[in-house]
Amino acid sequence: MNKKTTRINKLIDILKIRGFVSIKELSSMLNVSEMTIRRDLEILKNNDIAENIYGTTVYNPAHTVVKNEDEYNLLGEVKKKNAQKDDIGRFAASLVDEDDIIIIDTGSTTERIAANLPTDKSLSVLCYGVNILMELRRNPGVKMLFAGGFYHANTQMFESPESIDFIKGVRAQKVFISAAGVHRQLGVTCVNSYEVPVKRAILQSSVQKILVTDSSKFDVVRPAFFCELDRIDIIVTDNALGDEWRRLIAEAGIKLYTV
Amino acid sequence: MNKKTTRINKLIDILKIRGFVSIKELSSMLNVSEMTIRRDLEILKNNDIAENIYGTTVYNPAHTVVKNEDEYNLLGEVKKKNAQKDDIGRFAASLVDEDDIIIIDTGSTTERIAANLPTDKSLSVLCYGVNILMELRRNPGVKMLFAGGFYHANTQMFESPESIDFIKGVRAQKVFISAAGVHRQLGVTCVNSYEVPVKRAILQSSVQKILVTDSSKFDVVRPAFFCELDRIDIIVTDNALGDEWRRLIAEAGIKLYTV
DNA sequence: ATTTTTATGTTATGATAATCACAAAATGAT
DNA sequence: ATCATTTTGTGATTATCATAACATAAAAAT
Repeated sequence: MNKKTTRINKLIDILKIRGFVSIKELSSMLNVSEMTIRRDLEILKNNDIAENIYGTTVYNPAHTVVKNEDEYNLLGEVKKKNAQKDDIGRFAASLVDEDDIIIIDTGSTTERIAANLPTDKSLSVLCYGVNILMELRRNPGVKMLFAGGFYHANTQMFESPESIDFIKGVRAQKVFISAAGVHRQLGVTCVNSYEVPVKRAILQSSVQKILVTDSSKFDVVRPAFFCELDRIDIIVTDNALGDEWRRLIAEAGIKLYTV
Repeated sequence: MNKKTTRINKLIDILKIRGFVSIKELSSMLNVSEMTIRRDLEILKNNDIAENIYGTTVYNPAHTVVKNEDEYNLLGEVKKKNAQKDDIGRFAASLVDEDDIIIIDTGSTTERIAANLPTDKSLSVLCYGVNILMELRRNPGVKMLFAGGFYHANTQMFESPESIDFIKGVRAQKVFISAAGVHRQLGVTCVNSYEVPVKRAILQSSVQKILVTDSSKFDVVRPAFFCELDRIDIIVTDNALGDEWRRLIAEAGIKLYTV
């Protein structure tokens, strides 16, 4: 992975959280010259992620570029997949009803759910990811519940045994769960083992289990198994999903939405 | 109605819509000098409605100040107190050592501790306030622990029974605790009863108990009692503290720092 | 291994913004 | 109306930012 990409990713993360940051600060945070930051921001500007006004850089909360497999790739042309994730997120968000209690898992796609949540509805949302929390804070209609613990930088989530207890004490209409792999025999998987108890707890606490993931995750197996496919009620993914999967999903009695 | 109040209300409305505006533009829109706008923004800043970085003013979508009776009324003497709070926060932050594990309570003063924490030291920090979390995330040397739960907008904190368990499982060198009232006979108090179990838990989990509060809170009694004064090891406050309190604190064997 | 391309840092220069002190104007109370 | 207080404006000073041109370093390609 090249240095520039890594830096730009950090830059976006910082902007997402803070909303607006001065170039000077970004420069010292990322240990590069201000000139480099300016050049990076030029790229973000072209991708509609941030706007640079005299003195400060402002993050655009409505941006459609989505993190893909742990990293943004703005230099290549993988923007298509990012648009897909935003579409998936927007659609999933539309499944939410007035006064719903929902749980939002970690991940880049689920982040787009949080960002696209209706602002005119009264909602309760449980989450444990910092990126999700930041998106939710923009939404005045949301009553927030947050499961804390120890911070894991790679997934931007908090987690602890007490958190699991907290989640188990919550009841929700819908859970939006993410996955790094979906396999016919081997079930639904994620990357880190610490995610497993959390994912199992949120599945247990919700009436409707909605899996949100782009089509590239199908047929993929990841190290940490957290549930069988048939526990899922609804899948939201993009329309690049193959026919055999569509049949398989229908046979399993799962409602499928492709966007 | 006051001219100034009207202008500030218009200003907030403009910011709400645009998100970020330059002072120059605001000045011409409202037909007053830039200096006046700057002074108005000083007030908004103290009320967490907007932040002014070199060049532009950014609206804070998560601001907690609510319009009442059709307009904002922000004209207190918040300004003076704010500088004091930052001084207290900066001093308290200087008490932190390399590799310390610290707990930071909610509050505007404790937020200033988080903001002034050294960036060159490796630290672990436990908190449960969103404002504190935002400040900590700027600091790359900080390992974060977060106690979640249900969100309380008035204190910007999360809280739940499972959180208390989580806190009880943590051990720290220092806790920085805030208070809304400190009274000779009636002890240390806060406003909301839900804060009490949290405050008691963080006191229990720390070696050193450091009370940070401005001098206006002394002789004040608030509804929710959480500990006797003599449980405190160190008090950090401003130098407006009266002589009888200095004597009292000394007699109680508490180390006092006034800034 | 050498060339070419790309990425980053440095410097200088002009533009813009922030700050301060003081003056002017508006407001409010007696 | 008069005086005190608050609010606003002005200009000079200082600090910060943007841009471009150039130099250097690192990667990629041949």
